[in-house]
Amino acid sequence: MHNMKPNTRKNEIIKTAATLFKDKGYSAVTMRDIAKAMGIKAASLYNHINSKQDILKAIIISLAEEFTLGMETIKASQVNSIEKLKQIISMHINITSRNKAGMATLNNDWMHLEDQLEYYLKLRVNYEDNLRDIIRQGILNNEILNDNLEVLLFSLLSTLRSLYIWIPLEDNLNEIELSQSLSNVLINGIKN
Amino acid sequence: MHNMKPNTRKNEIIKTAATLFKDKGYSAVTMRDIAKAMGIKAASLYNHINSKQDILKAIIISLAEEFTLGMETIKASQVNSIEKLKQIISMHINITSRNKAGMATLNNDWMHLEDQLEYYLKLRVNYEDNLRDIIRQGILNNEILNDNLEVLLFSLLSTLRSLYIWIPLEDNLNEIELSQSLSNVLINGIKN
DNA sequence: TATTTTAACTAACAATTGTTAGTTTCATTA
DNA sequence: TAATGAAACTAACAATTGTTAGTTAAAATA
Repeated sequence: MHNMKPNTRKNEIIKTAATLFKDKGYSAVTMRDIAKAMGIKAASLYNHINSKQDILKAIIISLAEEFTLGMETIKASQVNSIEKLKQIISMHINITSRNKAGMATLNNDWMHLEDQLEYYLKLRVNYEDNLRDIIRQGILNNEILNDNLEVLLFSLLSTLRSLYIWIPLEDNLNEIELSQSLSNVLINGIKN
Repeated sequence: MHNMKPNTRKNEIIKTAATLFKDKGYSAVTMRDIAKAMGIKAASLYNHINSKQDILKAIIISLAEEFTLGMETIKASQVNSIEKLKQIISMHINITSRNKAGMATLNNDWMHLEDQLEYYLKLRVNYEDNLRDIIRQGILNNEILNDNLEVLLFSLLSTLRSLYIWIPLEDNLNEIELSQSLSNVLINGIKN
């Protein structure tokens, strides 16, 4: 539940790159851009990383694996479906608030993965399948309305995946408050 | 409510470009990619368009203006706030289903607009302000729960903006059905 | 102290980029 | 028929791209 990376030069580069990727996207950011943001020359980056692609891989795969791990834990927990959904919402807020730039990169630049594209997609499909199963179980238990399952899944995932856009604006709202507010909206709807 | 573009060569290029932008993003798509997809050479594109940037502008600005126009109409309509929200959901589904590739480009590549970036951002802020006002009025009228307004707005907008990702998968579900399902989920929540 | 490691540098490369200039082909119009 | 316009082409450009090779300076280690 922490995943603190050591402060190596390599990790500083990855972090800097993620911030630039967030603003302009992977393809529009050059190695010279990253180097300039670090205050060094582009060639110097290669003392620490193997390629631009490796930076992208480092950003995306570690996050995807963190989500996968979190989902496995929640899946195994002995609570009802609504409670599981609340835990998932909470996990998304937690991971996203610690990795705003990385989440932007994961959401927008995953298709530029090369070697690891297949692996990433496997993790993503697996994650969606697990979430769908939780909702389906909730419907069977009469905890969740028997509406269109896919629409329900889509709506939930869309909001959670867009969190990186909004969380920076909500500094004043703390993580627990945000988690409760969001759970309320997503689970209870907005109608009075 | 239709916005049919004539079948000029220019519009064919814009449409082709939008499809490529959807898959790889504006920056990763070259003029040679677009030309190849059209079966011609890159230089030939310039008989019809002025620049790569002009293609992006044509895709994004026309869509942004279509949303702005739709919002003005709904804003002026004499129905309650929940009904207005339903109309907005319906508009998003309608515009998105007619412009899947364009909506991907609008969502992911707006930051690569140059001259028109400021104008686009103005339209977007204006749209969000109008939507916030509708929700606020709904709370005042006791139609909508007095939860955190920004969280509510965020959740709604996230789902609507992500529609382009999902609509292609839902061919079987028609527009009206999808609109009803989505309104149900967003307005009534998922809890039984 | 001698040696290795870390982290920067300069210079250059081959490929790719958006774009321009000038030309050709062919159908439509005057 | 002659002229015009639409839409393609070849060839080339200057700039930018990711990356490599080889070097240097300082810090850490033996």
